[in-house]
Amino acid sequence: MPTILNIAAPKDFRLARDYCSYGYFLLEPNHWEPDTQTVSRVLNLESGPAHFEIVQTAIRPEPKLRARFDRSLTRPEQGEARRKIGRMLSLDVTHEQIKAFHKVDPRWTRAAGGGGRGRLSRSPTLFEDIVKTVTSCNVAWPSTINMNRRLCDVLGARSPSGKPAFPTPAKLARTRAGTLRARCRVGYRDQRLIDLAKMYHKGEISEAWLTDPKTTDDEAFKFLLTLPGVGPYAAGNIMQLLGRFSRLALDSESVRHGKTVLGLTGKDAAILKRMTAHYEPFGEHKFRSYWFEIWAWYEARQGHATTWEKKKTATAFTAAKLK
DNA sequence: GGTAGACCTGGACGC
DNA sequence: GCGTCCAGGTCTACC
Repeated sequence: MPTILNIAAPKDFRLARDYCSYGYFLLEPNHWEPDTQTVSRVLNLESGPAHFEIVQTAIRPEPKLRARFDRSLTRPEQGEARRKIGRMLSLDVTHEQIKAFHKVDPRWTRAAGGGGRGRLSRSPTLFEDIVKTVTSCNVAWPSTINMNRRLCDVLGARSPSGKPAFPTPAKLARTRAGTLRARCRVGYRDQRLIDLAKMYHKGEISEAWLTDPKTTDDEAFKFLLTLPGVGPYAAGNIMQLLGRFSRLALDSESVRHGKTVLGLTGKDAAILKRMTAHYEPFGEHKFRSYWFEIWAWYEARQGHATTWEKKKTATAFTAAKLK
């Protein structure tokens, strides 16, 4: 009998607002159904992949979520699924932590969905977040969508209902570079992705160490810069996906934001330097402040993120359309 | 330490 | 429809 998990969430959690909060929610194998407000995807679990759909069943007195799987999960798998869904939805981020952010930046206290903005969605595993970040570097958004779709289609194991998972580190580690390039269209990233997968598979990338409060932000950032395919932008982005928001992830989109929203002028390098100074007052929350400004700008042009359809964003979020 | 050029893909543009 | 140009972040070689 298919497993159903009931999952408690922090009291300010709203599935639609908090899941549709970062671009990766539009990348395979993630899926958001605007009409039914349902999150779905395949999880890699101990005995193999399982597809699930998750909805919010209650807001008060306490938010509740219900996840329905396409197969029966063992008891250990149920724990694993809870952990991975918790990571995806940032359920470990408490109401108190969100309030601390709003104290520094009150603009997001009353965002759509009630309770205010603060959580950013991410992947069930750090490995998937790193790969998604590397596939977002040096390409336009449609290419990132395609690379992730092909990685799942070509290398992802299938759930009982036939849907593909994200490739596991083990699978990606033993894939040939030529296959990645020809069938997944990852270009020159082929060997870098394989090297990342090997490192992760061997335990050389430790999420426990990277998220340990005893590890400083500087130490974590410095380590991330040593990873293949990871430079200053990618490292900054992976930092926020680890729950460390004290760094910005500056790229060409940041320059666009600096010009169009903050009204900065001058050469790109100068704009980025001024942006770094601009967000400094937000301290350990600066990525959140920066990101929600960008997200609000997207929503002002494209409608609320909860209404976005995956296919349409491939054409709506090209550089030309965002000018 | 700073910088130029290569890397690869796909959208935009001109014909 | 086809060919060409260009944007995008990281890496390496070089000064």
